[in-house]
Amino acid sequence: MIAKPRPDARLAIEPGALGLVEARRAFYLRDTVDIARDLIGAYIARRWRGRWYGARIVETEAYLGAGDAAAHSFRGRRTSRVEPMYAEGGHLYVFLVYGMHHCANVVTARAGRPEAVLLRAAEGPPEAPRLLSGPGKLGAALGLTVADSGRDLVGGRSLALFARPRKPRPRIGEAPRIGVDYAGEAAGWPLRFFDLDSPAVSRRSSRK
DNA sequence: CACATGATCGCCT
DNA sequence: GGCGATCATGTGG
Repeated sequence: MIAKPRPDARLAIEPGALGLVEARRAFYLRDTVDIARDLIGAYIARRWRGRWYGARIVETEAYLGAGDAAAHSFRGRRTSRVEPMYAEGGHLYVFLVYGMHHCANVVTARAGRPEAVLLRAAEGPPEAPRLLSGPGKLGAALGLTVADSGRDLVGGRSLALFARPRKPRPRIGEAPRIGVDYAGEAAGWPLRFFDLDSPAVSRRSSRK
């Protein structure tokens, strides 16, 4: 029995009431590292049975395509699983790790350039502040699965990403990515970004 | 076809 | 700091 991709009811939001504005295509067609930073404070959301469910992103990681040994698209690897990474920026790429965790990525750059930003953590509701404090937990809480991989975040009716409000501007820390020790030199690249003031980051982060 | 291995997490010591 | 859960995917025979 597979769990239904149902979002956690406590994540119900009303984008309009919050003054959130959906990110447009151009947002995703910029430098991937810039996007990874700009996603801190942005909202990832999906609609389920007529209502929106979403959360404020507080931790991301950039994956830089064919030249990045930590990326699934390293050396241009192109299989059915990774295919969404080759889509135009603004699509979603979801993969399964350790047989149980669905991890959501925002695809960036023009079509053919397999870069993406992994959504590592988002803020949970007051009664469960760490509900989305990790990529696997984020996917579970929003009910995102590999069935959503390849879907477009732009102009859709049931999946969306809302740009970070102008203020408050988050204080952003950076550090090497997690779980990519096998990637040689790339393992040390500072491509992980997080909100220094959020209690929901997935791990104790070195300050900066 | 067979097998090794994760872009993880929570619990254990 | 270590480990088990649990399986799709990629690779090689």
